[in-house]
Amino acid sequence: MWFAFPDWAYKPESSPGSRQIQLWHFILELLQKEEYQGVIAWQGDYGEFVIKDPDEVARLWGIRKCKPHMNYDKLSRALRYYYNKRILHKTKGKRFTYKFNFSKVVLVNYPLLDVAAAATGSPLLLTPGPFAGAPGPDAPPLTPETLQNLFSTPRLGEPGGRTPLFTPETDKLRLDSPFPFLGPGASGYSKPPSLLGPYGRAFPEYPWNFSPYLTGPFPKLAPSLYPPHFYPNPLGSLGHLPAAGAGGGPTAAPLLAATGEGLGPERPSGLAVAPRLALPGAGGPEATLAGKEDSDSELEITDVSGCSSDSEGDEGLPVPPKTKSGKGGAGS
DNA sequence: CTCGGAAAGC
DNA sequence: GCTTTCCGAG
Repeated sequence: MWFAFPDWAYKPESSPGSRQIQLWHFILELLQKEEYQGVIAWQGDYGEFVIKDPDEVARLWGIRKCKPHMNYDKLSRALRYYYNKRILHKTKGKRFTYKFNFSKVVLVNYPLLDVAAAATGSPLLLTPGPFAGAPGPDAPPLTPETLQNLFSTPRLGEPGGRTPLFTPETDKLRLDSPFPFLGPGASGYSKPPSLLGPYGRAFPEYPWNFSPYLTGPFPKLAPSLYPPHFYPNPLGSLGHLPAAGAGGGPTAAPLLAATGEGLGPERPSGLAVAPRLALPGAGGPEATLAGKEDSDSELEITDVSGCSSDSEGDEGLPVPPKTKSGKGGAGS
């Protein structure tokens, strides 16, 4: 059970070439596990997370990368490199707080969406394209609602007062993060077997357990994201999307539009996205989803065995889930 | 703390 | 290409 990103969002490899785990994947992993809530956790807006214990996160990262001298200073530098990549953002004013950009994450992780759509003839393609015609109010390419509807996430009740629907200071930012996760969501997402047939074959090389969400909403999402005619060869071109600053070329920006960020100067404005996101508390009771067999693949974050025997005097204690409760904020 | 340039490593 | 390391500036 994750609180935010659905399983598939934490994809295996992001770029061809570098197979090593990337920092943001790692962060996502940590965020995914409740054991680390004392160290890092979702907080605030969609995709926003706070590093409660920078030293610990750095240590864990260091373990993962076999970099005993890792520290928050260095880790944060790496994080800062994500700003330009649009993967991450800094939440200014809040210490140790950053925000993920879901659209980027999905795009980076699922370039094959396209293939699936194309291969199957995309029977579900409903939207001709945001550019072809005016996006009718009833057929938006991709709105927060759509996403939220597509990827429902069970379990949200966070006792400690959780995610406010909006923050006073950044209320305008609401639009920029259409995170499907956290959505109270359509409770009925079990998995339409009928859809499995045609698409099942599309992902033969995915060893990781595929979540049910994909089978259903998946094909639906694909066409709106990037219609086949936009990307004849999706695999190659999806690496860097228009988001990065495409000067030319028709950009498939439905997703981006939905995520209208305060960063991009280029925004198709063709789509007016309704800023309403159903949040915990706002959307409603949803359904705790009956599925409880969410045995996720285990991530041995504490696995240091792969590192070289050399330990530069830094022994470590891989055991992260420390029952620390006293550490509130690093006072400074 | 946070931001990025620069250089080096993988 | 993605960090890691070092570091001066705000």
